[in-house]
Amino acid sequence: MPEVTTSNSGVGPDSTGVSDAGLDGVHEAVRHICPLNEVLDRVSGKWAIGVLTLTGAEEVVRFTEFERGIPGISRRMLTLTLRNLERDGLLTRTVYATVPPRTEYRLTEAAQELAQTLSLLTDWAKRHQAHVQASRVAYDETH
Amino acid sequence: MPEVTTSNSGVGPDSTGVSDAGLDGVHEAVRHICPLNEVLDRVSGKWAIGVLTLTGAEEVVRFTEFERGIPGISRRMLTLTLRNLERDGLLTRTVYATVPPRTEYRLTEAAQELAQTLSLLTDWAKRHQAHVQASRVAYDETH
DNA sequence: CCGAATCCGCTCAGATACTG
DNA sequence: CAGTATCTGAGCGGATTCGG
Repeated sequence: MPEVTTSNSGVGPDSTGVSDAGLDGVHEAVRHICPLNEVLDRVSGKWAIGVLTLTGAEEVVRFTEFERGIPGISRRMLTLTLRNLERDGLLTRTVYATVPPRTEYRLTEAAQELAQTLSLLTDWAKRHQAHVQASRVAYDETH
Repeated sequence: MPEVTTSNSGVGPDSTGVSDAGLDGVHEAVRHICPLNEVLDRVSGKWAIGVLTLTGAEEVVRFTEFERGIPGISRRMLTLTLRNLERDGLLTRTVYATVPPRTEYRLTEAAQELAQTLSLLTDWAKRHQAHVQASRVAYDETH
């Protein structure tokens, strides 16, 4: 299991004594981002969201269906993504020892909730897509 | 501007003729993930969420406050993250030509909405943290 | 105080080839 | 059909140094 090691967040508790006191509000706020990073660590990586979204829409998905449904993904990346999601308890993998073999993936309950939350992010993206686009153009012109 | 180029999503329209027909449902579902990837592309990168969360809690934040508030971040990465967020129209940067200099960052309206949505993800993470943790341990033991 | 510039290691992710 | 294995380039991100 050499790759896609889900990176060790970094914003973890490896703090550097922020005990100057007086910024308790700040410290309190930062503590909230730790679990968030855990989420994004496992949702990041260019393909995980595609897998989650696709599975959320199809209920049960086979390996080949992912390959066709997610344009541009390689066999390797699909496998890696699938394994990580399975490892994190977001996807269940069922192998049928038939000929030819058949493997089915489906979301766990936890992942179904996640998928719904992710859809809210999609909504945000759709609403502000133009704004972001315009901001970039403007920024790139002036810098 | 050589780094943190916000990566070109990859799940873009560079499709490979998925015109087999019959899987319109799938194709329809995948089209929804494109904007989502745009969001995550700019929110990913290990530090962006920390910046957004911190700024959301503090209203207005100075450069040095970020450094102290986000344990482990380097000057370089902070600057890069800040610039990207500014470029995407999520952060405003106000420089006061005083001595010593003073720079203030605050969220745009769009970013404030995003921050709220991200907090929902945090909630999810908190609720399922234990489950994910347990799943990993179990997975690592059997593989 | 707020950065910019350079050097460099590490991981991610693509291409390719092989297996049960 | 559903993977695994190996090689490789590209870019992220850390440490350090210099400037306004």
